[in-house]
Amino acid sequence: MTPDTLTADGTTAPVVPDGRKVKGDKTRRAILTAAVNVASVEGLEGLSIGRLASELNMSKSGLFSHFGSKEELQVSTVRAAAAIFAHRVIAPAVEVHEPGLARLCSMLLAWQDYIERGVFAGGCFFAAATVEMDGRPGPVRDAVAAQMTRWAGLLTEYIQEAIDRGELRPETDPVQLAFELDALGTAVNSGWQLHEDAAVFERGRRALRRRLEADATEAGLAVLASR
Amino acid sequence: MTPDTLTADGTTAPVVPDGRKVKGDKTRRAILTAAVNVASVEGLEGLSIGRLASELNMSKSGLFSHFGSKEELQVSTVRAAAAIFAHRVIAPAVEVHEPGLARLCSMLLAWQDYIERGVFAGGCFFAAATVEMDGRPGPVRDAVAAQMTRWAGLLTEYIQEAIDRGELRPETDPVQLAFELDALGTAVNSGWQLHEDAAVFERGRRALRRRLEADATEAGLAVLASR
DNA sequence: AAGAAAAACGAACGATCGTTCTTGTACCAC
DNA sequence: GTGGTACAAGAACGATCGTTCGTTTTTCTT
Repeated sequence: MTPDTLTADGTTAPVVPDGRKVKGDKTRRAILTAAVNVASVEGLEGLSIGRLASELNMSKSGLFSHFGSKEELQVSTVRAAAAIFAHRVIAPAVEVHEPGLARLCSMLLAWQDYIERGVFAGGCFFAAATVEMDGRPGPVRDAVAAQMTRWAGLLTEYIQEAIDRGELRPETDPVQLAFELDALGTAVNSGWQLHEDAAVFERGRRALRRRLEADATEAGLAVLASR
Repeated sequence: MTPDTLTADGTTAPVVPDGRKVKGDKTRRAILTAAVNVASVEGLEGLSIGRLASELNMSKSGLFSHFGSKEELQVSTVRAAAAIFAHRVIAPAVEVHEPGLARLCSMLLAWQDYIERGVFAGGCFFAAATVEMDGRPGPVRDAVAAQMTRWAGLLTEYIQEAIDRGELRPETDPVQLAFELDALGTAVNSGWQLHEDAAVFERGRRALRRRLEADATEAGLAVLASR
């Protein structure tokens, strides 16, 4: 889609057609990595250019010139966070497991792992960004909403694949199930951030498993049992 | 507990021992009502004293003197929101239904109703406040966390009552079920705020019902069927 | 090595933030 | 009526916000 490649830290690095790196991009990625972390704690609105600059030992104007406006910085931060999420949660499940219930289940557990391991300082970036931006119109909100739609679509797609493979019952409503699975994951993030009680992860895993079992066929139960 | 009485709009009005109203309290309540609405959209941190003052056609310093600090305004706002929530969601369920599954179910539906009817401009105040404040220490976070703990405790308590009455299966884990029910309600709020798709309410109701049915006894199923 | 292009800097802008202090105003007891 | 008391207004503070501008430093090309 875009001519971006995924780098090790999950941020994107634009490349020109012949493959040479665009110069100055290293700084930009360093900024966005820090921005995602700050925003996961302080929020996308609480992310201030001056604070971010001093944290990176650079000047406010130097940082600013990479984006041209705060709004552009925020949108870029959302995209960087999405790349990290894709790298840490989606990619492992896709690489290791074939389509179906195994892939779906693996991705959901990877999501919890990424919350538990504290990939972002303030917990799941999108859980925070969604609630923060959902009330105010503008490009930043649209960027967040687009990512959340993508995520819900991905869940729905994987569920549909599991149905097609006969691992979930054919009368399963994919959108409904995706809604509930997302709800549980988000609640795990909130519970962990608010109470720092690690028991929430076990609760989350139990809830996910029971919810999937409720719609699983015998073939699906076998897949779940093997995990 | 506190010498406060619940007023019509859900905010609290302090009374002195002989019952006379403390003067100037009307202004304070008007401020907090507006503050809760602004904070539900802009967040507790985005709530600015100057903006709030101009919205109420009063001076910044005049408003400020009611609280003495922004932090105190934020904590008071959290308490005011809790009172409104109690008035709109908890009280109706307690008044109409006796303890047990009926009360629990009624409260969960009242919660969805309060989200759907837009009691706060930015959706459920606590869903927003929780995610916003969960990362930063201080009295405001503590106030929010205390309310969320109260809410989780209330859900757990009502579930336990339903177990004791034989409406939910005795092996039901109240904390686990409370976690899942709260997850679904919160997801309804997010879905509504982000996509403005009213279908999320039907999804939420279906998910709540199916989750309760999964742990219900025959007596419990009868209660659920009658609703 | 020289010149062009890009990146970073430092200073300053108007605006708004939370907060303080002083002044004016309404009300209530005496 | 008069004095006291709580409430509200107004001006101003230092700090920080996003942003602009002109200059300097770095980097790449040739």
